[in-house]
Amino acid sequence: MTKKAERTTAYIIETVAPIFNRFGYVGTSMSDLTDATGLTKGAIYGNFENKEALALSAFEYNRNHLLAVVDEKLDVEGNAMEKLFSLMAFYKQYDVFSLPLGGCPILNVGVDAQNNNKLLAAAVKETIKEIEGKIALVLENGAKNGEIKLPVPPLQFAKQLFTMIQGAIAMSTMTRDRKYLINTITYLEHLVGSEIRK
Amino acid sequence: MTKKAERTTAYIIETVAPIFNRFGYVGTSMSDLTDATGLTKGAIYGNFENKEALALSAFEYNRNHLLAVVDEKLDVEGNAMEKLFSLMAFYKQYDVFSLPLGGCPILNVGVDAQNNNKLLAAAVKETIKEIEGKIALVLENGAKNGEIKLPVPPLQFAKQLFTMIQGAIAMSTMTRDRKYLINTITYLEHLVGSEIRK
DNA sequence: TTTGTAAAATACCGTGCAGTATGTGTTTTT
DNA sequence: AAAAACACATACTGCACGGTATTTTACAAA
Repeated sequence: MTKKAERTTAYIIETVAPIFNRFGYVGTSMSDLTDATGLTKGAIYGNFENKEALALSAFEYNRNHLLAVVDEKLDVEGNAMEKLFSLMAFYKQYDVFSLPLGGCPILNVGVDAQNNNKLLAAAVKETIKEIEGKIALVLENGAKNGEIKLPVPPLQFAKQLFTMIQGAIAMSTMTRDRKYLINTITYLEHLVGSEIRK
Repeated sequence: MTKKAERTTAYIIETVAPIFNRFGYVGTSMSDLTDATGLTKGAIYGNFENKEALALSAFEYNRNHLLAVVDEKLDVEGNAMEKLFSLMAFYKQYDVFSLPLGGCPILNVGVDAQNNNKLLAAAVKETIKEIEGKIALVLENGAKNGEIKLPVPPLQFAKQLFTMIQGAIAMSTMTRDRKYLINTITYLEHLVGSEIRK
């Protein structure tokens, strides 16, 4: 059986992750977190050094969740093109996925922490790199197997694809209109299909 | 000669606009603003009802600046395609433009205020609509004059174009890498050139 | 130059903040 | 089951926050 503190630590992270993601690092107060968890400050500060360490753990929790799903979508049976479409299908519904997380962790934390918290900003940067790398790997293998033919290097293609997806996320977040996700990513499907020749 | 208070009001807005944009609504304290302006709280609260009203004025100041430049770029001599390329050339250097503003006001305020300030969030939404409308108007006129032929309605094309531009802004902001702007918008130029047939 | 007014400075609320020292109850170990 | 270690609650710092009442200063009209 896991130790008590470990379970409490996990419970705190799960509970506060969407709050930090929604209201941002400075916008979230310790009392918000005690309210949400039903715990006291003594409990929280017993498990985390300070607010910053807790916020970082919360982001990492969201990030791992997101990366796990991206992995899952890119690991579907099929060729590179099918894997890409699987990922795009996921992002078409990204508003549904990210709602319980309190929004897109990359966008929210990436913008919020930019000028408020260097640790968080660096963690976001790293996460972006990881996702781009995962997409690039699929492209690279697909090219190696002769399934697809790319007009530019795999990583560059991955970066531009992810940039456009992230644009759709940003716009649908700011306007609260999911059509940005649907329309833009539908277009990206068409685009990817035509840019990647066999 | 303008009244003293009017000049002070204008001075305050100019000075605090980049601060609010950089650090966000909750991340900016009144003492940050008194430090930056060299004025006291008495002066600021004599000219603005409260922090929220000041933040809103500050966003509107940045927004007007941005909209003025967008207008300027879309009003260049030439046909619709040349106007679009003029706008895209501007966005390729958007990091340089937005640096003195403290970042992209749409992205920063749009994400920051989403869950912290409804007034600001609504103002961002409105600004997005305006820019999309301006782009759509150029497309519509170009189509009417027979200069271009669109695969989708003007507003939808404008929305998708702006979504991708905003994606490039978001990515270059979060990673602090201007290559996202340059590469993505260079690709958009190619894309627009091929999607819009004559 | 005096006088009335407008604008900014000063000094001060009450509150909520992150963080901590200490107490108490609860697990875990022996 | 007792002892030791641990985990959480309580109660309390000191400080910075947004905002305001009041005083002083700067300006403009006479």
